[in-house]
Amino acid sequence: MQKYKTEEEFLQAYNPKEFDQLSMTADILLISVSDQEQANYRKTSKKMMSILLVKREDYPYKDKWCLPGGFLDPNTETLEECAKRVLKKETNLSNIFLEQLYTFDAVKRDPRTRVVSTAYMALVDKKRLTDKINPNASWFDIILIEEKNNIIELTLTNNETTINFSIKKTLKEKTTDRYTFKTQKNKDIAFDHDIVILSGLERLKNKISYTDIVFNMMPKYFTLGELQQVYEVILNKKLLDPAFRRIIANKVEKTDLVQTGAGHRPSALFKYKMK
Amino acid sequence: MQKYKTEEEFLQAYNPKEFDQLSMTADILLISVSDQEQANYRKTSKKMMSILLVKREDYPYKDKWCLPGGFLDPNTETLEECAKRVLKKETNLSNIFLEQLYTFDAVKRDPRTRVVSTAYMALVDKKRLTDKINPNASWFDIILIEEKNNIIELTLTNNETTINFSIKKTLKEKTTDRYTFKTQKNKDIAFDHDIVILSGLERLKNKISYTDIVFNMMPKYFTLGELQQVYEVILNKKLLDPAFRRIIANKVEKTDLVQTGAGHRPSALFKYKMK
DNA sequence: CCAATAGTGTCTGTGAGACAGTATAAG
DNA sequence: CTTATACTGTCTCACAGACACTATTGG
Repeated sequence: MQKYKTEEEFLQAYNPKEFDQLSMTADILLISVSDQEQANYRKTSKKMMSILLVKREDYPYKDKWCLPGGFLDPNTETLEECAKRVLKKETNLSNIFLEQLYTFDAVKRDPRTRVVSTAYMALVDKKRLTDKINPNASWFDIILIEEKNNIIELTLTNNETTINFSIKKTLKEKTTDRYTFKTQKNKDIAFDHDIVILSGLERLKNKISYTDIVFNMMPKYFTLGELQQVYEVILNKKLLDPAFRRIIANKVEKTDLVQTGAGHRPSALFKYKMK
Repeated sequence: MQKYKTEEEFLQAYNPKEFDQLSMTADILLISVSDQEQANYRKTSKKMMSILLVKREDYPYKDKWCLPGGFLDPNTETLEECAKRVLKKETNLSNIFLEQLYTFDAVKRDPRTRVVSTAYMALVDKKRLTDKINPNASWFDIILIEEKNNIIELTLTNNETTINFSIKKTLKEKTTDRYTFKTQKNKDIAFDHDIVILSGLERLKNKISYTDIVFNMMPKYFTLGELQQVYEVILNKKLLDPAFRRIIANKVEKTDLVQTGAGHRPSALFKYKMK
C-alpha cells in the first residue's frame, strides 16, 4: 500500500471506483387514517388506517404494488431528503412527518443489483391531501390485520383491488423486542415491501403509547372521540373512555369550538398541546 | 426508454454502473461493563461502561479513534454479517448480541467519497473477552457522562489517553422522542462516530427498562447487587433496592450457588430466566 | 464489635381498569 | 321519547417510591 504524507494528498489519490459500490433507495411507508361510510345519520363514521402504494410500471415486479421510493443520488442528498423528494412527487405535499424506520439489506432483495433500502415512516392527516396525488399511486385501507400463532395476516383494499399477504413473526433474540419477519404468502407486493409495511405498523403501534406521534395524523381541531378512534384503530383494540381521557388529558387543550349536527350531544373540539 | 417483454429480458440488459453508486459501511458500538479498582477489601468494585475504539492507522482521520467498522461487500454479505465479520476480526469473538441502531448518511460525513454507514450496537460480557483483541483496538471506560442545558459531555479513558467531546441534543419533532445531535467539541473521534456513540448509549438507556437486553452484558451467574450496579451505571442514577428487586424478580432465577469472601453477608447467585 | 453489603416488610401515593351514571343534540 | 355519543365520578387493584429493619460475613 502506498503511503501518503497528508490527508489531502491521500484524498487526491483516492478513487472510489476501485471498490465495489452499490445503490441505495429510500422507501416511504406513508400512513394515514380515513373515515369510512357511516351506517346511519347518528352513527359516527368508522376509522381505518390507510397506506399509500404505487403500481410499478416497469420491471422488475412490473404491475405489482410497492411503497413509494426512489434511488438516492449519492452526490447531493441525504436519505431523508430523498424520501421528501419522493413524497413531494407522489403526493405533492411537503412538511410531512418522517422518521427513519430500519435499513433493509438482504443481498437478493432487488433482482437488478445490490440495493440497500432505508425505510422511512411518514404520517399525514388525510384531510391535508388534495387530489394532486400521482395517478399511479393509490391509498389502500387496511381492512384486516390479524395475528394468530405468530402469523400476521394483512388485507388491504383500494376499492378496485384487494391485496392480501401474511408474514411470520419470530423473536430474534430472547432478550429483546426485535422480531424477524418472513413472508409466508404474498403475490401482490413487490420487493420486501410487505415486511417494511408490517415493521412500520408495529413501530407506529409501539410509539403511539409513549410519544405524541399520533397528532401528526390529526387535523388542527378534533374531538376526543375522533382521537380515541385513531388510537383504537392503530392499537387494534377498544379503549375505555375515562382511561383514555386521563392518558391524553395533558396532551390536548380544549377550545371554545364545538362540533354539532350528529344527532347526539355535541362534542368539544380540542387541539394538540405539548406537554 | 427501451421496453422489455419480460423481467428476465429486462434484467439481462440492466447495467448498474450506468447509475451513480456509493459505498456503505457497518460500524459497531461495542459496549460492555468493567469492574474498577476497589477502595478497600470490603467495598465492592465500582462498575463502569466501556466501549471499544480503534485507532486509525491510515487516512482519513489518521491517528484518531473511531468505532470498529468496515466496508460492506455488496456482492456477498448483509450489513449485519459485515458487522459480525468486523467484530470477529477485532475481538476474536462470535455470538455477540447485535442490534441495528441507525443509518447515518450526511453527504460529507466521509471525506473520501459518499459513504453511508449503518451503525450496530453490540453488547458483551467483558469476562468473555480474551487477550486476543486486535492490537490497534482498545477499551475506553466512560468516566463522565453529564447533561446540562441539552449539551452532553462525555469523557473516556483507556488509562493512556483521555478523550473528551460534547454534543448538543435538540428535539427533532415536538411530537416524538427523536433528537438531532450536533457536535460541539471533538478533536479525537473520527467521522461522525461521536454522535453514533451517544445515540447508542441513549438507545441502551431506553431499552434497558423495557427489554431484557442487559443480560447480554452479564455472565451466566451473577449477584443481584452486580446486576443492580449495571443498571445504575447505564441509567446513570441510583436505584432503591426493594424497587429494583421487584422489577427484575421475574427475569431472574435463584441458584444454589453463593458468592462469599467479600467481608459481608454472602449473596446468592442468580441466572437469567425468560419471562 | 465494625463496616459493608444482602435481603425483606410495609406504608403510601399514583394511576390504570372497570363500571355506572348524567348530559344533550337530531329525528 | 329514542338513540347514540359526550363526558364525569368513583371504587378497586397493582405497583413504584420510600424508609426501616434484619441477616451475615471478614477482619
